[in-house]
Amino acid sequence: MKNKQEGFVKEIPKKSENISEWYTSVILKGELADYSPVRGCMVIRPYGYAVWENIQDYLNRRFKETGHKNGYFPMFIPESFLKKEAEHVEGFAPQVALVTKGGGENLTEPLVVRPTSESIICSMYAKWIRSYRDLPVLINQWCSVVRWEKTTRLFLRSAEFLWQEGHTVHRTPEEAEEETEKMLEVYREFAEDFLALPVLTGKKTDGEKFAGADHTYTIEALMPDGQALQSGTSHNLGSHFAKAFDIKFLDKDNVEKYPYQTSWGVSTRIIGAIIMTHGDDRGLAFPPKVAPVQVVIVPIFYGQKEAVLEKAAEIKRVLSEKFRVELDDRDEYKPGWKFNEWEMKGVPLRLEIGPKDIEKNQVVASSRIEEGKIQIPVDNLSESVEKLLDDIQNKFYARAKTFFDSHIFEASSREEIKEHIKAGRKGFYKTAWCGSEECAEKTAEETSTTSRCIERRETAGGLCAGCGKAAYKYLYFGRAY
RNA sequence: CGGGACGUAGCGCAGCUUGGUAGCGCACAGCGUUCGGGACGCUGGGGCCGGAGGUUCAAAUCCUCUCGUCCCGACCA
Repeated sequence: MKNKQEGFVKEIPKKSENISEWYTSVILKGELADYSPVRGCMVIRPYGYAVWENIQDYLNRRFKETGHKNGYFPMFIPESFLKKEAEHVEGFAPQVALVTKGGGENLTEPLVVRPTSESIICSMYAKWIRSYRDLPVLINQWCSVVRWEKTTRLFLRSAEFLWQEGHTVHRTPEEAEEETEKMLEVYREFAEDFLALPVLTGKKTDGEKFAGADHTYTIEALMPDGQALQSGTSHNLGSHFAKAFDIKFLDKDNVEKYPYQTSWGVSTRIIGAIIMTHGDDRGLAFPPKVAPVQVVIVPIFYGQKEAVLEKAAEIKRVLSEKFRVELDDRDEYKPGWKFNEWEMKGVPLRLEIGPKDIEKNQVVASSRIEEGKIQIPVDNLSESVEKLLDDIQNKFYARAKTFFDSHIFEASSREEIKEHIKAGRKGFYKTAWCGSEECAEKTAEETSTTSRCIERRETAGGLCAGCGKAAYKYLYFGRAY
């Protein structure tokens, strides 16, 4: 038998040799997305959109479990709205697209295409909220937003991207903080359990927080080239927006007060993280839970086309009750070709069925993450497949976690960070930190990194890697996408 | 936004230096034989050479501009 390694889909660069080219190539060849005629915008093709739909299904379930409802707010925002919160406009103004004409006439006030929806949502909340009895407000929306990015990359950074943004309003700061942390935890579980992506969780330094937030929590994934990828954020907005948009409520004590808000979001960027983390030289590789196709059945005819197809169709029918299944009955390709094709497309589990298998009442199974094939009986196939997929999901996570853990480097000084970088040790640099914003910024600047997140756990009393004063938290640095 | 590279058939490329009938491989269509890790034979279709100007009897080829993509850096989810 031919060595498995030789049979790769042609024309995919090696991931290990040039991850950027590999990344673009697997997305295009895997038919996840394509470039659009508009600079910086991407077209998400059905196979890629299926990934997003799976993400939506999972997150919608989790959001609803935690009491949220979906709504929808317009994509056009009066320019003046963005300007109401000082930090907010400063953060987003350089990136906005502006509509100045409509119906052939100049608009009296230009409209911003939303880069994020805090401002328009707050303007509505101001209308809806009167009493503490109206709180909390827990609304999420699925939409696209536009940020005029200078350089773009498929999924990771595009001028328009899809996301969800939750916007909540609370009576007390404690409640808002609880919500912010709760949603961060939802995101962490989403990344780790659903997408098999290990992440750091923690708080952003003030320099890195959301424009207009009191503070921001983040999940930070690590890409195979050692670069960090901010993959989801949960912001505690305090009362900044409430004050800017005049959202007030009458509390139990008959005193008018400003409420406390949060917002949190995950975008299609995270699909980029899935691709980079799990893919390999053979192409895409999806963890079963998020895979557009979980099981592909490849029939092997050997002169018994009808009998084999009939059995394969029956197996598909049974498995389709629980799984996303594809039966590749195309005549024009040989099995070997199909194997490579579906591996390139990242399907986690393949079942082969031929005349010999029918005789033995079995199928041959092959996992995307391990070499070798196993035979499994057709009886109770659904249960066997479920176990296999669970096992594959765990192996995806374990593999990613091993990489992740081995790329967190401790550094007790700026020099040590530089030494790590110089020695080619790319990843997260874990430092003890005094808590000073200035100190963090200086470390970032000197080492050409950015601060990624502050671990919530306290240090055991070390010294700050920046200034040498007493440290109280751990701060991670890294290079980011 | 800087620095580099590249736009020729759906994809990957050659042709450009030295201007003169637009090519190769894969893919695609038809027929037949094949099918447990990318099968083969025969026949066939497909291009304003990214776009706009210019030079020339003549431009894929030379010149100018422009648009787009990729890679490497600075900013962002």
